[in-house]
Amino acid sequence: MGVTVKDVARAAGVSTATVSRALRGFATVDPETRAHILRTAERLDYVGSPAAAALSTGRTRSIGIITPYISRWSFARMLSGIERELRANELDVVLYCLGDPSDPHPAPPLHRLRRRVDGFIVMSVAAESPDLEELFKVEVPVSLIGTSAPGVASVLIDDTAGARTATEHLLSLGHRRIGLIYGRENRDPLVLERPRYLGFVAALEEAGIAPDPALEQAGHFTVEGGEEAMRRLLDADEPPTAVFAMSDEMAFGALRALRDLGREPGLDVALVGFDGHEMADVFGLSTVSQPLESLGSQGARNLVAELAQPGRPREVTVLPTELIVRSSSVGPDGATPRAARRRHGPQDAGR
Amino acid sequence: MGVTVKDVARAAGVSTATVSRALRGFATVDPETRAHILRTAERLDYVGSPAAAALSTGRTRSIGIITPYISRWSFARMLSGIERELRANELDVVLYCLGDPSDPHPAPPLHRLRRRVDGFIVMSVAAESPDLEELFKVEVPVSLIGTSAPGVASVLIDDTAGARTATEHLLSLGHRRIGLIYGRENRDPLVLERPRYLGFVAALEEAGIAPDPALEQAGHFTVEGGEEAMRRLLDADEPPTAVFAMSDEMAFGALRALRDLGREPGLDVALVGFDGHEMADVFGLSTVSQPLESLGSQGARNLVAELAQPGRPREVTVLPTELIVRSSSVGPDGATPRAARRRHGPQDAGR
DNA sequence: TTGTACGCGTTATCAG
DNA sequence: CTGATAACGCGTACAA
Repeated sequence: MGVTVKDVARAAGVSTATVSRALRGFATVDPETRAHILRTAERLDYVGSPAAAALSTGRTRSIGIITPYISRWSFARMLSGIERELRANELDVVLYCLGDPSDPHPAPPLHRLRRRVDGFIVMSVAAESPDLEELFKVEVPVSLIGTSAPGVASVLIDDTAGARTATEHLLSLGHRRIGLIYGRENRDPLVLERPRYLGFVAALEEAGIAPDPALEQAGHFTVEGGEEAMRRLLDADEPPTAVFAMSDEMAFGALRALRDLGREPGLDVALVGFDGHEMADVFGLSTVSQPLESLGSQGARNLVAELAQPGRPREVTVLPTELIVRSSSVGPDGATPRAARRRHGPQDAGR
Repeated sequence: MGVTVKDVARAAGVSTATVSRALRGFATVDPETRAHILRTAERLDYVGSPAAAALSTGRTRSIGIITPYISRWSFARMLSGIERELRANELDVVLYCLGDPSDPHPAPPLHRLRRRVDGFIVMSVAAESPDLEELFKVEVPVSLIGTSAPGVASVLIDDTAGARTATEHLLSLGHRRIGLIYGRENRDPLVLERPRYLGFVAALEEAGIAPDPALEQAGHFTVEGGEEAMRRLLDADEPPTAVFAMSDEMAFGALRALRDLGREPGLDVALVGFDGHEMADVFGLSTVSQPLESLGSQGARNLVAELAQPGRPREVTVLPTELIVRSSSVGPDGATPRAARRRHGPQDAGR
């Protein structure tokens, strides 16, 4: 179909072995010969066949990305970071989208994919998930983002600490009835839900407040879901005076519910989201911001390192989150200045 | 490294050729032998090598996606639609992100990629772009989304009609000074900018209004950019009473500028965006909505069809847009009901 | 219906 | 430093 090493070898008057060596920059090739071969290859417009190379070496120079979502804001941002980093390392990106973990879906054909890629980057999928069952059976480089598992490289944020900080912020404003908008019904929650829930509860209990199931509503990580959750919360006999939403997208929906009901965010009901969505500022939404691109690129770097040096010690990196206080929690004229920020990094993650 | 056809053949007591035929469901295999082979393969946990198959057949069963962005909302949505459709056809997705066309960047190594995939889906990149130069030199199946080129399958919306409809809507509300927030400086604009601009100007001129360069500001397709553009517009000697923004993300920024300046959207300044962003409703933003997932999946289907039947007539599909009127253009108590909608599909695209 | 044997384009080994 | 040659794992004429 195309021009092959053989053609280049013939045209350059050398063997295919030498062509291969020259093209891959081996030091054991006479500089003059190499130059000649390079020119010949260029002239013939030679392009190597990745399939043949893969068959011969066993390496594909591409990486599989396993993710539950592509278009959710936070996932798209992480994907972007991953793609940039892998491309910089001349690795191709093979995308595999699982779909919502709570929805019924066929298990991903990881055995098939496994032969297509040199390693996997897995985003926010619990290591114990049946989706990944096959993955850990085989010997294959894996880098985790947003989760961790024993003996596997991973990069994540301290979800528990982030949620705790958000809740403590609401408590410090004097709120005692604090509602929660979480994601999915409990069946098979996204991996980030549990730690965020634990942080929320821990902050409450430290303040001597018992968690109240009536104040917890599912928002399905969508704008609409968040809106409905907020309506249900406000419909209660004793509605909360403050709400923590596990994602900014749900918090946006909650804001809409507040607006439609004529309540002023930060005055009538305080609200804090999670993610650091680029539009949170537009809404004046307080949020726990996380470094999404960095999560992606660091996760990619972990895999690249593992590929270069298999069996090296696996790193677990915890990236810092940051509470950004805006008018949705302190009101337009809140005593806390708009720019008030409290950092929450790995250094005090254990608090 | 792994178990191969040879192993299966030996274990099943047949030849590798028969194994290959059985595994791929050829009719010319005795049902009993096939069942036996399938069981043996299952038992040995056999997985075919895509590299070997690709080398042998010349087909890779994967598709390259060329896109300027991953995490911009509209692109992420289209990507999602593409991925779902390709996966349903058992094609793998290889993602290649170009980066902003206006920023300096190296040309994509399409010659290299070309051997990795069976075809390309190109999103919102002008066919004349130097980035694609190599692509059209080679004989390779291509499906375009958001652009079109002679003799190439493509799916897009009528950007001109969409922009015209938005502008006509503002004109019909009585506005005469209408501002524009476009994307990038003119050097190497995104492919969608030109037709949207033409639609904007056409509507103005039909109403007897000459376009005023002072009323056109770049917003770089970001929230921040949109905010700054709106500030510049309002700083003018004769500020516009209405503004059309080429993307919802820029419109959100514009809304923030209005809020910060104490102007009421829809009352003081009317605003219409473009995309149908999921958060437009939260903001009460009027917008020209486009079916992003459908653009993606239809683009994927076009490529699949081309792969199945090379040289078949290439389709150009124009999907409808829809003007959704909200309070940002008619005010909170606008005469136009909130749900007012006007469709703008292929049928009246020429209007 | 099944088996034999060759080709796909590289890389790696080993001898020169 | 270079060349011949054997893998790599699968698909497929062709023969049986």
